[in-house]
Amino acid sequence: MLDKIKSARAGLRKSEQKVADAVIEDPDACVQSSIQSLAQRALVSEPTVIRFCRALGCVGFQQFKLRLAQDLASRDAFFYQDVTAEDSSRDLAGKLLDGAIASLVQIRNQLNHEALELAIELYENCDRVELYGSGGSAVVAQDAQLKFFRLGKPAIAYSDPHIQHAAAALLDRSALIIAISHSGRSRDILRTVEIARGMRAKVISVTATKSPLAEQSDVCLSVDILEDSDVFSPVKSRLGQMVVLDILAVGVAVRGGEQMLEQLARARRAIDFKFL
Amino acid sequence: MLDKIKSARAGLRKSEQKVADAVIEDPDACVQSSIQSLAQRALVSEPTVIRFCRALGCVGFQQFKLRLAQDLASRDAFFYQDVTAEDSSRDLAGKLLDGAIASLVQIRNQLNHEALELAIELYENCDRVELYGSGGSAVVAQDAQLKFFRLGKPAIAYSDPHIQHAAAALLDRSALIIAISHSGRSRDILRTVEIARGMRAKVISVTATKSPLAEQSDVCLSVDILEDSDVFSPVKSRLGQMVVLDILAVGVAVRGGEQMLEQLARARRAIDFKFL
DNA sequence: ACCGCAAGGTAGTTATATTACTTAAATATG
DNA sequence: CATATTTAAGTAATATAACTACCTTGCGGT
Repeated sequence: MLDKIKSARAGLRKSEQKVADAVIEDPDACVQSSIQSLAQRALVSEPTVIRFCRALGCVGFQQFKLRLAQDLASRDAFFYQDVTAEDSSRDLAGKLLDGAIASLVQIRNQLNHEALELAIELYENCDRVELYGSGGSAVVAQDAQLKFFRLGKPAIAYSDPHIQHAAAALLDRSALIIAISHSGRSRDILRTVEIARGMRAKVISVTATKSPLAEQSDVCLSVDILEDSDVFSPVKSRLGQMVVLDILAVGVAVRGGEQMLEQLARARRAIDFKFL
Repeated sequence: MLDKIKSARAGLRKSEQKVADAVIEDPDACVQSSIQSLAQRALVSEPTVIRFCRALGCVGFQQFKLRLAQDLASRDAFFYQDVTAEDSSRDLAGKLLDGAIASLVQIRNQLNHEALELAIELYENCDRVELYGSGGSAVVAQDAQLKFFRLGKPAIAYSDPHIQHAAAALLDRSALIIAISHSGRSRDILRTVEIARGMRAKVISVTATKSPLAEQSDVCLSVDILEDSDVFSPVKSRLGQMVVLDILAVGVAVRGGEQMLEQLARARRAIDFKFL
């Protein structure tokens, strides 16, 4: 809804734009106020507010307020809370799940679509894929390998840094590597990427924005999750990384058109019965 | 809010309970209707509706409606949609993320807290943990191993079914196994669990409710995610499994009290700089 | 300069929420 | 057991908010 207002703004009349600005400036206040106070704040008349609502496809001010309220609610429904020693297992489950959900919501709001497009193109122009991740990120790399190797090009994941170095030294310009790291500051992964780039391989990173790793890659799919408070390893960024890689893989598959999707679905069914 | 109404219902007066029932019966209709229509539907007078709102801590009907609307919005903000070949990469990312988020929300709403308590107890009473998962679930098992081996007892994950069989045959009553499977119907995992139970080991399963695997385990942490439409492997249930296992591990840690949490946090920081 | 049309405001109407008051019911008390 | 007292719930009145119809202003075209 808020996005809708922003994109519709240009097509509105002058006074209605004032209303739009007032709403955008403080949407929370807006849902609680009446037509009058909103009109005052926007320095327009009340009917103008109504016309503004109609322009956005609502029958009236009430409906507009309702929709906006729902929009705001879904924006920050799941907020992160620290786990404490006093928590019951019930509290704890709720907090951890809310935190995980919040992190995915954050990714949804921040995902760089241009980068995604570029990443898809890099895959399409490569001959083979290698996935590098260590520690917790090794799990993500392995998961992604399962997806990518079904897309028709060889895909392999390495978790040992030394093997990563060796593998990177054997790459060429037709290779694509996907480097996964939470912080984007691990020495090992940076060295690996350096070697790979030396061999003219393309690099997609799945890591934190503006980290050294992000800087050194052709495309960075950002996963910026604060994990100060995670008791263990950064589960949340791992979830985010997995989903982002899933999006990349599905994005590639969708470029292949309906028949590729169909083929993949069949492959999946075949595996399902046997393995899971 | 809806839960609040349900729990507050008993403490309300008779006619206010009628209102509560009307709201619970059709909350969606409620947010769109006026005081009048709601009063009619509940067969009470309009002031009674207001008194009901006040009893719930709202200043008036409007605020009540707003809060209810926001509650409903956050309930099903992220609904699942099929990916089609016509989707842009932007559409696709949104759909996949919404689906992933929706699946976590579902887990939050359905998580069995008694089972979680029992699972924590099983861990506390065991001497060592083995994690079994094949295919996609191998990734989850490996991820969970990283968490559990920091809790002070040996933890190991096996992904090869034959090795799982062999390992299970070497267990005893002090061992705990965590069996991970999307469907809970894989022959291999069922056979492994059968062997393990024969050796009197305890079994926690992370799988679909009422599946054969769930039936054969001491405790089942349910992860019921429909994945008919996932193009690839079941990412969503994998996310769910990972989060559920994280909850279990953190639950165990929290039982260890403040100092255990502190110790784990320190361990995490030490690893962070080196590995991620 | 005049006409026409669109934008935006004024004033009035209707609907809606809220208050004050009254009646009915239930419980306590002599 | 009848009467007082408190509480619950409805009626009627009022204030307020939302919406409609209409009117004025300003702009672009002939």
